[in-house]
Amino acid sequence: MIIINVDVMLAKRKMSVTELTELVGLTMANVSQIKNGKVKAIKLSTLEKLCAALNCQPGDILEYRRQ
Amino acid sequence: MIIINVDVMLAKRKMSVTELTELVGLTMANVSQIKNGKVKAIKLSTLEKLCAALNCQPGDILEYRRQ
DNA sequence: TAAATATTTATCGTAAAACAATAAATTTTT
DNA sequence: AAAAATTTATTGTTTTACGATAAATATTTA
Repeated sequence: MIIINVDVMLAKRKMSVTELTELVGLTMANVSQIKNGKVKAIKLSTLEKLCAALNCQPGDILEYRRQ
Repeated sequence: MIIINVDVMLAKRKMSVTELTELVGLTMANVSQIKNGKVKAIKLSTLEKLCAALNCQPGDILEYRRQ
């Protein structure tokens, strides 16, 4: 399974969902769903915005775990 | 921008596109497009299959580069 | 270098899913 | 308890993956 670790990065950056939302320019509902792994796909443009806002790499946000 | 490094992983694993296609169970046309960065989004289920087939992490496949 | 094989590109159609807008529910903070 | 933040839910629109297929191109092999 693929795990989304946006929450981990938010904690590291001491950033709120509201703040992240402003930076990426999506609706808060949307950001919340991504953060909580409620999406089945992700646009690369969105991943790019997340990486830019959180100053990190896709690998910091996405994780693969067997089983 | 987000760069897709499936080609790098294929080289590391000495694996062909045909072989990868069989492992992930998508059409070859599709795998080829992903490999060559011709997609604008990716399903997490597909990313998962790629990671499993290439025995790697999302971070090995996806890379964020500024500008 | 000709043939075979592998890969890429293109087109069309369908299904999946992001995302916006909005509102309500829930949780957290003050 | 009130305010603020976050999550969840609903509906509609738009985007895009992905399949099927075929053609074009590139690569490998005999």
